[in-house]
Amino acid sequence: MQTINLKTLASALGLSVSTVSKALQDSHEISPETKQRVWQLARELDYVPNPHASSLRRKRSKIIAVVIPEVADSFFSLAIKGIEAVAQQKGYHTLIYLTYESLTKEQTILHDFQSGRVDGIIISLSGQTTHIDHVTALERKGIPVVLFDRIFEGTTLPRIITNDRESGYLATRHLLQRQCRRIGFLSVSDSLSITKQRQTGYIAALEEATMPVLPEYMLTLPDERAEQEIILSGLLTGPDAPDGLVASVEKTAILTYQLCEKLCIPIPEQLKVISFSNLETASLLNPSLSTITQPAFDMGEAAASTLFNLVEGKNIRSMPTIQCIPSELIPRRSTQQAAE
Amino acid sequence: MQTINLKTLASALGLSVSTVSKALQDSHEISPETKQRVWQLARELDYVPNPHASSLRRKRSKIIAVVIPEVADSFFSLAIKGIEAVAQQKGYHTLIYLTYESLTKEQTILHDFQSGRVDGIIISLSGQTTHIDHVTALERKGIPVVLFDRIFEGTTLPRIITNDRESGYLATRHLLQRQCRRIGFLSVSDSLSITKQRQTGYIAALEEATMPVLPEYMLTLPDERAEQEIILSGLLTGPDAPDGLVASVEKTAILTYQLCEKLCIPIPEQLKVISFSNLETASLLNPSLSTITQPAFDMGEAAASTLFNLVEGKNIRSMPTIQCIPSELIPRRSTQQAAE
DNA sequence: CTGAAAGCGCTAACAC
DNA sequence: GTGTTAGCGCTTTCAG
Repeated sequence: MQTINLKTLASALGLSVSTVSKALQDSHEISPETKQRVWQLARELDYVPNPHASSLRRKRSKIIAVVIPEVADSFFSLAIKGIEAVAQQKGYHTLIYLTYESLTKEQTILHDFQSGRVDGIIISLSGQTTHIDHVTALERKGIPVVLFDRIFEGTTLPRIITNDRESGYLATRHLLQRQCRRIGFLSVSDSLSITKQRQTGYIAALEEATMPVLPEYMLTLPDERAEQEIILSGLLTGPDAPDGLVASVEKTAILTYQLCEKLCIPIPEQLKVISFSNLETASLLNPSLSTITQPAFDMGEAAASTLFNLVEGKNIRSMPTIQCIPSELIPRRSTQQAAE
Repeated sequence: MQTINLKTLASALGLSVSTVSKALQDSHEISPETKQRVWQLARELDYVPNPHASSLRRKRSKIIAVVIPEVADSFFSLAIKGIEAVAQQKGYHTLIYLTYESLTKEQTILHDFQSGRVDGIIISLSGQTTHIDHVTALERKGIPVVLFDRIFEGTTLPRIITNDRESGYLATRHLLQRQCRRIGFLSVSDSLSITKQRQTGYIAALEEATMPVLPEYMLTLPDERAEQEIILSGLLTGPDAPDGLVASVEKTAILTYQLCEKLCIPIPEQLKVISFSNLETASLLNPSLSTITQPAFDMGEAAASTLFNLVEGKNIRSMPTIQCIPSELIPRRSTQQAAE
């Protein structure tokens, strides 16, 4: 079974390859009749153009890359969905890459994109990433990059974020209003933009309430599950254990729930918890989890739309370099006060 | 800034393009000295080969496609992770496509693969898919396809599954042992292989216990959220409301929890629930959810490994055409009996 | 309106 | 060991 290409069509129709190519692209320089003939035969023979040849020639692949630290996380799953929806609708293909929070992996992956493999990149930085030379290198080569969620602060690259600082502030104030007096802050990497922003908001709220900001209440959990447990258990069972926690990442909230169950620390009576999270099951947890729900799908959509505008060279000037889509604070039982 | 390619390297070194090409591939016909020179300059100039050119020429792209109905689901997220892990390690790239349970989308997506865009495909079928002509068409063109989780029964294509029938049986027996006498079965599509298998197991368990198998207890929920609620509420509040439910898909369990809360149906006292699910938060739900936990990551890995063997033409004969990785039943509070 | 020709960057015979 | 050559399948000038 011989593969059918432009040449096959051309000779079958007694036309030249270039005419067929133009006809298939609905070029204005081809007569309506010819176009009809070409289209018909293409359909009959089920012609599917070879994208590698096209990419090579055009220097455009109609492929984008999505680089994220993790996929088994409700935020990133939803974001992918948003990205893929736009991509599919625009006729683009989506390559996906996981960094597992490793800067080295991130660099290796991005380096490959120097090759012209993709037309543009959407990336959420790894927890280890403290500089973005590997990202700007692509920009310098003319390959558009959009940062989303976990961005880099000192750059002019287009960024899609949510109101992290404000949300951190609101979450903390939410706990303060519910009489928490020793509020902790959990994160997984202190170099992450989202961690810094959320923590800044957390600190602002404490200071506004003239509460002390204690370093021992701000925990950055390591990668290792076993170590995480030790460190967080230490905080929760210590002499001055917190009575409130802001979990800046979903998985730290899950860990807290698991440990509280094991350690018999009742939520919300002894410890109130609020988390940045997109868990569909937040309202079904025991107790239901108060969340800062991020607009994950929308952020994915926005990132993709922005990228395609860049790729297709739409008037870039008119596009905001940074787009902020607000999160929503949803109070639930995990931060409820005992009825008086 | 001019893009650097084989020609650049060749002329800079006073070698021919083909020599440089061979050197970079560590061909045995090139002298060690030349290889050294080539590698060194390639590193200095940061040469990155153009994958489109290579794919065109070799008729091999080092890209695979993953086609799934949904990504915001713990099973598929984990499976992707397993697939991507193997792909990255093998030096392959992973395109991702979502069908949103639509057969038409699935067909469109697969049709494009006739082009040679990818070297192989891993697919979990949409809920609407009742024939796989679009899949076998690829096989006939020599493009390897591996089915996983939601497979098609009448085919010899390689398949990665879990023990669905047995798990359905065990889940149902689990409920029977906990004194449920009116056990319902929830699904999202009755043409899905996993639905059929799990339901077969469910029926087998009922028959073994000489219990009636009632069609009104076997619910296939539509796509629309609002309709889902009406139908499931109808069952839960009906005259002969079930006292046990087997949720064959994670999202039906979540819906059940949400409705039970709204309708004030206590779990497990009035209704016991067990679900096929990979929810990380299953143990934290209120009440904690008994699950049939599928080996999602392992299935992803197995699918990818199998595909790469096929792609790389390893002795296909020796590979099992169907691999079954067992699930695990984890009893939790949602199926607990009241203490006597 | 159609066709001839060149070439995207790389690989693989096949010479030398 | 190294170079020459001929494409992979497509797009795009440029002639006619």
